[in-house]
Amino acid sequence: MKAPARPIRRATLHHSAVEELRAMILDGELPPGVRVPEVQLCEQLGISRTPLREALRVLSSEGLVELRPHRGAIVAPVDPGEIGAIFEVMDALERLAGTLACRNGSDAEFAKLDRMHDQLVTQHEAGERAAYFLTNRQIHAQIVAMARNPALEATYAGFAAKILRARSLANYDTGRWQESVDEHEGFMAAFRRRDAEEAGALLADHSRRTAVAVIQALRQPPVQAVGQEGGAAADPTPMDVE
Amino acid sequence: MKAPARPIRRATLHHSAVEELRAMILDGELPPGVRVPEVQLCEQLGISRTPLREALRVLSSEGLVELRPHRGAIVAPVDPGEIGAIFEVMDALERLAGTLACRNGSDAEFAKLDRMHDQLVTQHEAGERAAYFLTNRQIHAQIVAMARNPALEATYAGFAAKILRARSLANYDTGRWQESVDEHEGFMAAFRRRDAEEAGALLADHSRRTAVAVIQALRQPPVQAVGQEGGAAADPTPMDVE
DNA sequence: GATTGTAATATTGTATACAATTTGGCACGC
DNA sequence: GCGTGCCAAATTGTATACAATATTACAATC
Repeated sequence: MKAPARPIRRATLHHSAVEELRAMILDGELPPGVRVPEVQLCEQLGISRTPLREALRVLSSEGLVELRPHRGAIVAPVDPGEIGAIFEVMDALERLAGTLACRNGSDAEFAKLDRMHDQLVTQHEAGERAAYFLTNRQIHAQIVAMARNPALEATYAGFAAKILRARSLANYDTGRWQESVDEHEGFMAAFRRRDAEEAGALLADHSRRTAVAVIQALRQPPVQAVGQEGGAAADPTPMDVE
Repeated sequence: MKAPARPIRRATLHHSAVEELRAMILDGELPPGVRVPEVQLCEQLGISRTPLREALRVLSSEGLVELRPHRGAIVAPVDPGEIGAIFEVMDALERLAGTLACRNGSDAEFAKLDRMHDQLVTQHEAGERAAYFLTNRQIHAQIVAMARNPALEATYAGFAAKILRARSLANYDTGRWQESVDEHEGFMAAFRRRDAEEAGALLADHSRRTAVAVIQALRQPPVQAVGQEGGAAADPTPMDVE
């Protein structure tokens, strides 16, 4: 008699706090570098300091916040050099995911992947960048899920979160959009052939090219929205594609 | 004026507790599946429940303990299937480490690696398994360090810890020892040629073969040391090599 | 005027007290 | 005899109170 896969798991406060804070950090609501006073967050989340502190410890071990003894916690800054390192690992994870997905994915999953890709292309043609971005993430998540490897899935999620945060800071070169779609076409073709090696290689290459674009965008710091309203940017949100 | 790289960082209790508990888990002092009553650990470590609980949350996010709401924490069990998944990722990390080490390692580091390898061979010939095992870990850590990638280093450490724990439970096939040394000779030759691709490939292969041996050893559960003291095992600690 | 030492304040680190939930046992009924 | 429901004990989850440390402002001195 094995334990049920999903024990009901009513949420505890610190668990909810982790998810809430993580979302706030990834959404940019808590930008990198800002101090995170405990009491202020406590009343904001409506909880006491104890569960909040437990949540901060978890986020620290995930690398999203930095704990400085007796000096308070800050949202972890995004270092371009570190992002480069993260992408180097991400490339390897993408390759592994692609290879394993070919080996372990079901036909139904491959069909679903195809549909998602069609949707991606449609959204690209329609210029719906926000929707495209979401679909793109879902596609990569689907590939990772098809790999049937929980360890990979968890590790991938951690890196994807950090990359997502870095992107949200960068003014992304929209010129890469078309290029990125082409790369998607490429590895999708490999997937349809169930060519594990090729799919992995193309996914890794896709990740590497994304890295170059993101890092380049990071070097040109985003227009400080505060204080200079000159250009009337066509798109208010710093958008990025992969 | 940038902040100093190493602000003194006097230890806090929960930080010390994390390291202490992690060591206890990895050393097998806290075997998988055992419950971890908070109060008992508190008096054992001489701290209060608050920092201990913060430490448990961190270890949970590392995957070394499982938190069951209102039911207490247990040391995470070692599931052979999960170990297989972990090794799949580990293979990719080893490959990446080997490739990057070739590209980024200094000549001094390569020389040091050579010396460590000589020591490894000597210890193998002398049959000093414990010393061999330690040197082996140091070699792999050195390779990862030469990759110059903090993200890889952190991720690698996490996986290595879980693998180490799995090994400590398994009766390892000593027949693999010679084979493992041969594989070390192989990737060392590639390192001496600075052949990044080959070194990475051989390291990944080495990891994969280790995985097979470890998983096979896990299937044959270890002799329960308690209750049967028959064989007077030549080596008290379940030894393993890679 | 600048700098250094000191003290006050604010924030974090830790301990303890209280509330909520689970679990085991026991009695009651079927 | 077996199952169900309830109660009690123990353990975890949370909140609050206290202690320790860092930061800031101010003042005294050079």
